[in-house]
Amino acid sequence: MVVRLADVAREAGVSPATASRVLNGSSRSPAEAIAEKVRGAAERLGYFPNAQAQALARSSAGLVGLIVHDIADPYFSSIAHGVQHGLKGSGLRVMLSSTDRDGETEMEAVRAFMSYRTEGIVLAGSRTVDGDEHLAAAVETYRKNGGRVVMIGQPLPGTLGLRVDNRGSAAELVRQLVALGHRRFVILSGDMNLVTVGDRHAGILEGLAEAGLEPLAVLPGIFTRDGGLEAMTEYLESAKGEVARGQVCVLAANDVMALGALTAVRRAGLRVPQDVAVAGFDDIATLEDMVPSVTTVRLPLDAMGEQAARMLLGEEGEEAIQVVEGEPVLRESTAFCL
Amino acid sequence: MVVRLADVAREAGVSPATASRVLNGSSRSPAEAIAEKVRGAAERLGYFPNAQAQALARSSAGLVGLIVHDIADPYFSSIAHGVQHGLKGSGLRVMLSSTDRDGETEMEAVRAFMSYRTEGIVLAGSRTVDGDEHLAAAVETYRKNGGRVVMIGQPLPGTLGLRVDNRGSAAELVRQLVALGHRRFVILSGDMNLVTVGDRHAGILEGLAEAGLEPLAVLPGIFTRDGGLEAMTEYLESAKGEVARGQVCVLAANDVMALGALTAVRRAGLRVPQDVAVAGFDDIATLEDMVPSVTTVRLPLDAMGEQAARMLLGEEGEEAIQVVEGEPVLRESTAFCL
DNA sequence: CTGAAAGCGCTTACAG
DNA sequence: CTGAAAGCGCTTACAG
Repeated sequence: MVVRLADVAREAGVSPATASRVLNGSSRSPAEAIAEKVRGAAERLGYFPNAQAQALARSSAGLVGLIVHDIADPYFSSIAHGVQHGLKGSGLRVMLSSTDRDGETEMEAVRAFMSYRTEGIVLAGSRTVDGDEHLAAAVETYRKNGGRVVMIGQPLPGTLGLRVDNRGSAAELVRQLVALGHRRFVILSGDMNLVTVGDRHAGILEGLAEAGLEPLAVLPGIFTRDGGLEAMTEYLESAKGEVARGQVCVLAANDVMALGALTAVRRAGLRVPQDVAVAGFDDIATLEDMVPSVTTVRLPLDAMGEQAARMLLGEEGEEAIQVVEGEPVLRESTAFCL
Repeated sequence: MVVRLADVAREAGVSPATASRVLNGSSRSPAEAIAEKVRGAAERLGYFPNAQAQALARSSAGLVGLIVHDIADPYFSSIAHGVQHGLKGSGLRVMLSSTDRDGETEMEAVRAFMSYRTEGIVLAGSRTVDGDEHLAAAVETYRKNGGRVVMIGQPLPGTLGLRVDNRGSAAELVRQLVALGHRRFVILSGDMNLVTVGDRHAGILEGLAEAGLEPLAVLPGIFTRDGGLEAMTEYLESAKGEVARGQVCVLAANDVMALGALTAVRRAGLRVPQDVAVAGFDDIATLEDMVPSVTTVRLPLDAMGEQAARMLLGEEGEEAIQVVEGEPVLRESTAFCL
């Protein structure tokens, strides 16, 4: 029912080998007269090469895998956009897996990408403090079978990737906020099992320590908008006195948590930034349209995705790991108010 | 170098056929004793089935294609998340193409998905008024070759899909705003070549006409945040008198344009909603954290993606086309002020 | 229940 | 330059 190369060859009166060379081969191209006949036949019959058969014959599938924690999260969708863009023109197609932060699903994705003989995998999203041995093993197997792995966040040993300097960037953010006059900080942490969260946390503490400060409170939370909302709501309930004593500056583990926190502050009838200042991390797209605009640490997410793609293609020189520095962007949400 | 089924069979002392039946086959399972040996051998050797070879032999690749205009746009990333979720457990993997709204890239994606023998394609994003013949032809070819096509937005004839009632929903939004007291509307349109934009526009006009109203102005623009920002900035420049005369209500073609418009209004030193009220369309995630919160028409994006996936799997009954009604959500940004 | 063999649709040395 | 043939790694009727 589907048109095969053999059909095209017969229609054009040539061998399958010749048809293959005209249509999909690269180097030795047959005589133009014949080539024309083949192309005509392919066109007439509506021929589409079977990529699976090609992959099998060439032992190369023309596929790359992309694994993200949550494609609906602007952090990851920006990276995905960059990856897609960086792959443009390479002839490679992307297989996507959005894992909802489930380790088992992530492993399944690696296994599937292994089965599909993808040329490489871009793996975006924080590693966990404890449970990565299985992933590391799967990645290792994948690499041994010739696949390239590019990780965004914290590259595992032996892989290529972009290491985000979460700790240093967080410390720098704190330095700038301290320079502004802030002294009373509250840390709104995400799941401390995520390395990213731990690093940002450590950086904040480091920045505070440099100024001889300690946080007023450390709020655990989930790494989502709702997580930020809940943790902040709870804090504002239980620490009314603290907040009444003067402006507090909340440092959220990422932007979506910061957005949740902002809403919590407002629902509590408090003002941003006069009563509670808020800063996030990542610089997701909608942040600049917020009122007040929200302080954050800018990560060039789209460019990071694009660079990851280039690393996968082997276009990035010899550096196996590149470090990405976040850039603090101070906006209205952390204006210092006496 | 890579372990093949034949290697596993030899190691286990059985035929490849038997190994295949144990590892990947479904119905006739060999004796447990043998099965165990095969599984053990596979484990020891680190066997991963070659999905391409399986696809070729089974003539079924276990793949579905997902085409979106821009994966970084929250509208599409939410849909993508839903699709991914809806496919969970089906054993199908998704190939992603984010086309940046380029018709040629979209076509390429359809062709590639045809070559990869995907079982079906989910195609999200507005059709254009004129230039869809090529896409329609490609989709038709794909369908003739046995592929299922599910479209989100405006399904093409013969395809499955979700038709968003942009016109009806926009009209309903206007009715509710008129009921609130608004009379002075400005339409912030996107690219009128997009069917979605045209439909929303028509719905707005319809709603206005019912109240005997006409828009003060119709602003063309690009279907992005920056498009909204620019168009609105320009309008506020050129129509100072109009705005000074009393509250104006801006109806944007989608939420990201509305966000851009909001920022333009503020940069012009005007207040939302007192001077300029703003409404969007879609209800993307960050909208509810805005201050003031932003009026919009809610589309259940995640659920739509999930439903599209189910339609692709054939789990959705006989309705080829389902209509999605948007639900107006009135929030602070369109409070009526005398 | 198990295996030998053909076949899935291409590509690519190898001859001619 | 062109073609016959083997091979890519599986699956699956068909025999036994």
